[in-house]
Amino acid sequence: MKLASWNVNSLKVRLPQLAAWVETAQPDVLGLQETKLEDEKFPLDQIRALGYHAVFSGQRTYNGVALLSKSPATDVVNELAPGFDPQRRVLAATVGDTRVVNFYVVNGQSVGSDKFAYKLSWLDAAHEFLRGELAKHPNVVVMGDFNIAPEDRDVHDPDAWREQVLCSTPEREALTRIRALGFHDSFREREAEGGHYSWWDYRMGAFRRNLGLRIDLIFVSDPMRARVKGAGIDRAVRREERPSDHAPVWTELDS
DNA sequence: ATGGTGGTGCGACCA
Repeated sequence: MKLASWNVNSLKVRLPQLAAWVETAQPDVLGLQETKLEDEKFPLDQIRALGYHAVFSGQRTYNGVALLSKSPATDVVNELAPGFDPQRRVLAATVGDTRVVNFYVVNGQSVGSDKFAYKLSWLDAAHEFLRGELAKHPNVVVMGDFNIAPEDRDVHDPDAWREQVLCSTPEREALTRIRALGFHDSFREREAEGGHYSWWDYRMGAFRRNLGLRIDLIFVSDPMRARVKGAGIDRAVRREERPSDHAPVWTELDS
């Protein structure tokens, strides 16, 4: 089973690239973030034509998540807790014997800002949400744009990013608490080296210079850990014309 | 020089 996550930064703009990538990559499950589309405008016909079912939770201009899957998704949930957050950042659903959680984690703008406080409280709520998911399902995958680089080896210039947003200690500790529930970074099950990134700023020729961060992550729960047989980042997609600022990340599981 | 790019949607805002 192949699982993938991609922050598309506007599904409307990226639909042709999505179609091309899905055609070759053929993920069984694909979590999208920053679709930036109201549900009435979700391109369901085009997604179905690619051979996928889709569930989605969108809003205008900002945020928005979707979950594409070759087999249908059931028991769909689109918030961390009832009424917790009007922003559409969460989609959880069951696909086969796997509970899939797709997150678009709050960016946080800058350490100490109001948005940063919102990010930390959002991550607390995500922690509680995932505790509940694990209580109900043994096989849980948590994927998405976490807007956190877990470790210095996920950062092109750790000293420049030291205690900056996306890399700060409070964010990393929040992620560590989530991981301590019993999740494993599937990419790190297969690759120990640094220099692998999933996001590059549009500005300053960051992609060309490989000034990136690995902030798009796929976690698997304890019972799934030994099944991780491959993981990667399709950075070629970032090289295309009019790309998202994120590349798709994927994990392959046995059976 | 707090610059630079891109998406949304037409002026900021968010990332």
